[in-house]
Amino acid sequence: MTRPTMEDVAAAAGVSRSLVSLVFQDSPKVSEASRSRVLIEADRLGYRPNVLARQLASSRTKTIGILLDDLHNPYFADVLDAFESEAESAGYRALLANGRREGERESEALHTFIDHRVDGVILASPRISDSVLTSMSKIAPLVCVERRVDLPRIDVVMHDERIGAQLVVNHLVGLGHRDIVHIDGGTGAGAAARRDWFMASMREAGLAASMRVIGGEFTEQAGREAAEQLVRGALPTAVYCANDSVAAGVAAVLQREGISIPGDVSLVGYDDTMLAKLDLLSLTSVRQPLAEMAKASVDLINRRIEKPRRGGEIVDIAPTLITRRSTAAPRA
Amino acid sequence: MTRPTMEDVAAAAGVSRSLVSLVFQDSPKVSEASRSRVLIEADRLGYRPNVLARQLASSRTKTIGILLDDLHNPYFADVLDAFESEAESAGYRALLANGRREGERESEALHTFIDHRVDGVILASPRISDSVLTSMSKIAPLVCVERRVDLPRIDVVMHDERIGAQLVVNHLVGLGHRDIVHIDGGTGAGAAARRDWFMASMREAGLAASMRVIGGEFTEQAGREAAEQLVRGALPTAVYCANDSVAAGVAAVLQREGISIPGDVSLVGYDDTMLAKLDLLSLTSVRQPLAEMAKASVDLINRRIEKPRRGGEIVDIAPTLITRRSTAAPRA
DNA sequence: CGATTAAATTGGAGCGCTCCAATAGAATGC
DNA sequence: GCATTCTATTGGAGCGCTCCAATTTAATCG
Repeated sequence: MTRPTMEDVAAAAGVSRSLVSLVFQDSPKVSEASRSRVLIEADRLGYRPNVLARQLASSRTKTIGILLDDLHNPYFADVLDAFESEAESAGYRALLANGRREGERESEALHTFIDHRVDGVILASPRISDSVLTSMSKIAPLVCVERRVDLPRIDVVMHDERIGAQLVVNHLVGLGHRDIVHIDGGTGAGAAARRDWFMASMREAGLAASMRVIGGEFTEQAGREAAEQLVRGALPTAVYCANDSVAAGVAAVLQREGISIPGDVSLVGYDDTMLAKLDLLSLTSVRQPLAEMAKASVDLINRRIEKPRRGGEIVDIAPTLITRRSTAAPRA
Repeated sequence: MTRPTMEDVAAAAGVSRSLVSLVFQDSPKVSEASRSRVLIEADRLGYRPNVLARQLASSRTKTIGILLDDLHNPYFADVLDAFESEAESAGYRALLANGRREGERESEALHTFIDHRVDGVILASPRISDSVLTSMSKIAPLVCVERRVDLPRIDVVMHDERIGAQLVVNHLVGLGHRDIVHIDGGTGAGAAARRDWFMASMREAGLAASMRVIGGEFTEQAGREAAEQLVRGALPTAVYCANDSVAAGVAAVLQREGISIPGDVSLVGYDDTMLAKLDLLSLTSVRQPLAEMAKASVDLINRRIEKPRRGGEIVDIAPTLITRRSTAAPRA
């Protein structure tokens, strides 16, 4: 399993190692003749450049690390898609890591990235402590996605929670709903903003009196528990959930109780994950503009590579509402 | 952003670079005094070994590549969990890649791994062509999971489809079902085996006459289409789906038609993904023994590193059935 | 206490590449 | 036709580490 090196290719093509190197860097100052000769020999020998050696010698690795909080959450699969393809089209390779919802593991994964000398790291909804973030930001460009940190050299990309809340409230109010409950994400990342903007939007719509918030978490389980509470008390005409998993939990309980969606209760989720698209649920949900968020993130990394001491920036991007069968006019 | 090297640590601790190297390799032949002095200085300087350089110099990278077919399928999140933690406990770092259900992308990702000189690659349900597989197997140890390839130096880890089918059929027959339909996975990986063993198990149970198979695919959409067909014709008492996504599609249609699960029809899925666990679905499903499959895979890689020219092995591991609320005795 | 062995430490070569200064060769100008 | 400017190519140093043989130091023994 020993593999050919540049030296071997050079020998086969009758040129120097340096020339082979230039060919593989797509240098313009190589004659057509040499280039094709080198490429042919490389192909014949099955040569592929050793990325390790290349990176060691050149210091830029052209690799971005993408750290995801939880690959079990279908939302992160969408996040990954968007960010991976953006990184690729910007000429980077993407390395992935799975934080498994623990700050500790995340910080380990971040170290792995740093050890591999990635050119930058994108952290999706990270739970890492600010202190780790700060110290790492001195070593490599860091972009936090969907977590608003306020640290000197770290850039942040968010979707606009305010617009998300307005879209949901306006949609429901437009359908005629007044009695709307929000099941929140508890202490999870972004939960507070989602809740606060819901309340602000309700107030704006003149519904301050009839708005309700139930404490929850970003899980299906939490959705079920909140729903149990709702069916035992005064049933609202619409439920707006902190994310799609919560909505799935609510739907399960409502179905069991024979309460129809959207006949009796309209249901709204957040993130527009695979769950929302399930025909069984067909859930109206807020979609984050992941493609644009990805573009912004990669862009911020590029700019920080250029200018490492630039202050931290915050980019906000507007989400959209995807309406499906789970919302309709309130029951008579 | 320039970082300290071994040389810097050595200078600070007043020893040679080689000694520092030994310390970071946990070599037993370093005195306690030197070891702690080096570690203290390294810490003070914020030194972390450059993995690139280390790997280049030592040829073994202690890294395994894990190639997943489709991160949108929740099954692969489970696969990832199992394999990642197994790799880690065997002393490997795990690098991930996302094939996005295209053989072309997969083969690119495989190349990326190879370029990074991983010690081995685990391919989960890969779609890569045999020829790419063969040529790559000459460069690095490859293990295919859930795809039965018959190539000279490639090992295969499967779960035992035969047992899976028997578990399902025995469970349903035990509940009293005779009229059982299988919605298959069409041309998807493993679909044929799943179908064939279903038929064999039915025959074994003496139900050859009443068994039915509907052609499908491994998607929710396919499940819906198959279900439409079922509700328009003779409704069976139990439906056994090629995977959980298909079952979700079936459930959506049955619910819309007012057909109760499990009151009117029992439903069984495969893979025991997050979908099966959703309370809304609470689906009886076959769980693959991912932890053991992971262990076997890493083991095969280790053994092939030792003995590269060994013949390809096939390991089969028994699955289990997780029963939930979607199955019950047939309707009267 | 000098010789022998074991333990701890070191310098140097080399992993496969990039990058730069230097050179060779071809083309241009006057 | 010779200096001048490009263009194409090359050798060598060096990226940060590991590994090995060689050396130094400490421990053991007759």
